Amino acid sequence: MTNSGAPPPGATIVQYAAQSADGTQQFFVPGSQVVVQDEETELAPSHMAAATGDMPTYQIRAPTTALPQGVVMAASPGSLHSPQQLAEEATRKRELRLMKNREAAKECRRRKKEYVKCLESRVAVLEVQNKKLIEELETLKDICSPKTD
DNA sequence: TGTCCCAGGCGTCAGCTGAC
DNA sequence: GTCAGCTGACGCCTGGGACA
Repeated sequence: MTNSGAPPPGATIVQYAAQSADGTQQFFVPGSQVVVQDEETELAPSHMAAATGDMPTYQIRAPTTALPQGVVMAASPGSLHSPQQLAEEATRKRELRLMKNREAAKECRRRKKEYVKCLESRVAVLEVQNKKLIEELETLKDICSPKTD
């Protein structure tokens, strides 16, 4: 699987910018990257801004999470001796990995939903903008067309 | 009421990528 | 090379709507 077209891995770098001539909010989504901001997500200036022009770019930082309850830090590998201890350690590591991945998947899905919402908003804005431009074009055509009476 | 279908969410695995 | 994080893909579960 290649990443052509799709948001690149780790591309939680999403960007949007509010900018308007008529007060409408506009979203700027170069390629597949879009910026999302909500109360749960901390946005920080990204070092990748140079790659996307002058628009401010932000990288989503997931809220820092402490280890969930019930998770006990591992003993150092050097302190393990018996095969049973090794097996327990392997099991514990697996549980920890699964738990982290579980949380990562949730966060990933949340960001994806946010991204889709952002795109939908942008579509709505662009549709309105397009409609206005068409109307303006029609008006200008009326003004400029020679009278036929 | 029971059944079917669909959409959405979740957990897990596998592969990729960047950091070290 | 190893490790941790991210994300697409897959399968499963569940709730809700349509239908007989």
